[in-house]
Amino acid sequence: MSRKPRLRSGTGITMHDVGQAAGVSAITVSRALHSPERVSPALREKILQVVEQLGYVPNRSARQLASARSHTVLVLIPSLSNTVFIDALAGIESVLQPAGYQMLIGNTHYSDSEELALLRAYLQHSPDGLLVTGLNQLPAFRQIVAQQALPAVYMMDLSEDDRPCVGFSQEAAGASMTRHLLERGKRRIAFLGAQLDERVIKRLHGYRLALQEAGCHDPALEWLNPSPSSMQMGADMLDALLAAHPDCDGIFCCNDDLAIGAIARCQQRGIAVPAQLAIGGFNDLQAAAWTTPALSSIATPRFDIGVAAARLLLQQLNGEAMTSQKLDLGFQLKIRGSS
Amino acid sequence: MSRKPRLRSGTGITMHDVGQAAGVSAITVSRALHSPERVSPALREKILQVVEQLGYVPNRSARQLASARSHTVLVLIPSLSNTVFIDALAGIESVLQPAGYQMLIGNTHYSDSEELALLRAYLQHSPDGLLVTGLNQLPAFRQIVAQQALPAVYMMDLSEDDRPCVGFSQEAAGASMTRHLLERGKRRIAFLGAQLDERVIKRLHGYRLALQEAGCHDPALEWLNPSPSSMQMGADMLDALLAAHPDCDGIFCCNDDLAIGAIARCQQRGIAVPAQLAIGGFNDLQAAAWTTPALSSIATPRFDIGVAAARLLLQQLNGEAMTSQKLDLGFQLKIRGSS
DNA sequence: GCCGATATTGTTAGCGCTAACATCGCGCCA
DNA sequence: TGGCGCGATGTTAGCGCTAACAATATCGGC
Repeated sequence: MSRKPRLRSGTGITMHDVGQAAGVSAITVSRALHSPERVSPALREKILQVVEQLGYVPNRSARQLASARSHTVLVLIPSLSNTVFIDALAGIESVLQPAGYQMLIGNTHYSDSEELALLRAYLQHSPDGLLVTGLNQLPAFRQIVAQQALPAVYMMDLSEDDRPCVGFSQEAAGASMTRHLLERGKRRIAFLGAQLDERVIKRLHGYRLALQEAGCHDPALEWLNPSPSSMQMGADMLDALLAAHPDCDGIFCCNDDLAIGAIARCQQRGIAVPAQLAIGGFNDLQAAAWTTPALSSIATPRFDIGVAAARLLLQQLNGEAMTSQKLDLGFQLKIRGSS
Repeated sequence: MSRKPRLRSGTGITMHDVGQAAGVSAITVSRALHSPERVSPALREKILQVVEQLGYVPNRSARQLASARSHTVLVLIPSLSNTVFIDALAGIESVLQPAGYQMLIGNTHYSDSEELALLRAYLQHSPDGLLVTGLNQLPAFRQIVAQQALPAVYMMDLSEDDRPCVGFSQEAAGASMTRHLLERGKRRIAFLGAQLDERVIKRLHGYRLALQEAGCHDPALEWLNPSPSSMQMGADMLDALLAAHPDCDGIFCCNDDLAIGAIARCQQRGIAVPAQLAIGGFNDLQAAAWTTPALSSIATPRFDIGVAAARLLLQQLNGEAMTSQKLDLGFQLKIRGSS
């Protein structure tokens, strides 16, 4: 029985080694580490000491393989470069970390198919649960989630079916900003949209709704660009919009990036904000408060959404009844100088 | 031999099942999936078809346990909310993903001890390699890395020892911006620093060096605050600085966040930038180009650093000779309206 | 002092996969 | 035609851990 020892990472010290050094069996070490109440206090103490002394590092793969629970949660977000999702991530981390769960972060790059591919790939880690951004996953995605009975919580929006979710009404938020601009006396209000993910589209719906109510909806004022948004794009869209519709007196930008670019361009062109042109953004990023004039925006509870979604997931994982299937965390209209 | 079947996540379909369905042994399935050249084309095709058909998902834990390689890389960054590190992350992802490696992301919150704790925790996943931000890890951290012979690449700075690293000279970059302000005729140049991690301190050293060369270094103009930086802090620090030193004619902010807050406050207070007060930032975030006036900054190759660091690590993992132990990717002074 | 309940520790087997070695069959060359 | 080499596939064993069951030790009550 003389096999070549394999090269392997890790200390090479196993639970068995710890047991021997402490004069007990491996399973007792396992219990001392994971269910301390099942080992006598003196022995537990001794085992922990040996663990420390030998620098023992448990092997998660082996544990996972033997026990079925992975203590791992897969988090899928559309982008790493959008602060919105990073904030949510921070909220999630603040709940999962203390609970002993580790996050696997998947960046879908706003792509349905990549989202599906990531799910497939990360399934190899057999995550115990799933936190997903948005509600519009591909059928194959939903099928896998259903088939594997993967506990999942959906973030950033409110579902109309029975999927557990935490978010706010993107549509209502879009309508809210639009109504605010209407209240400021603006009638020719444009919509600048980029990226055009499901959330942007819902904000657009809210915008339309509010303008239709007020009887001044004009489809020609909807400017949509599926490319990723940027401040440069905001500036460019502003130029194009004003060239085509000089009578435009208000703009609702689907996010703050666009709005910051637009407001800077106004500054450069000497366009009076808000007198001549009122501008509203979305998300209330840090920078929104520091433009000239400061940008009105919709503050969204990203961090809290992350926290609540993670909590909801943990409840499912622990087999507890969920306190609530759907959590509407609302939003807040921040009125500043730009409107 | 009638044991209760265990509850477990995953499809429950194993490599063995796939093998049976395809009329081969499990190991052949394994080879068809991971080293296709060792299986005849026809058979491989058939196996892949069965895999697809059964919806087989390989179990990574089992693979890891049996094979020693985890195909996982641990990435440690100080913060998720700082775009700088997110950009690096994107670069890393763009290399690791296609190479079949998965990233484990650890957020150290700028804390040495948390960094060490994360290393310990993620060691349970037996990562094949390590990508770390900065060079100043705790001794215990270095000891673990050495002891486990963990391949590691350090990012964002240049080491003076033999650790492989990819970055640029923070000190030279700090000096570069300072010299630029000197060239603009400024003599009373302040330094605004927040967070005070190792990189900020090195920029500060560069600033001092440049001012000492020019014979106009005044320690009273160094304003340091260990709290996390923000635009608000930049504005506040500007107020405090000018209250104490009205003769100050230039400011080097250790990052763009501070600079954006400072420049906005100047705008509010009617301070002429750059005539009365020149302002320089660091990192060249997107927003830097959209302040009024636009912010001069040091553009740093974050994405490329991530790419290069990941490549270097892969070379180590594959046992290849590293093309280079130390990679200086430089930086670029972006001169805009604020100076 | 004996019985059973309870607390504590051990034994056995197996999670799903792959390294290492074994085997088989086929083609090629002398 | 025989033997050799090589490519393709199979067999065996075990990675490190834990669920389930087994075996003790301990203790109180009668």
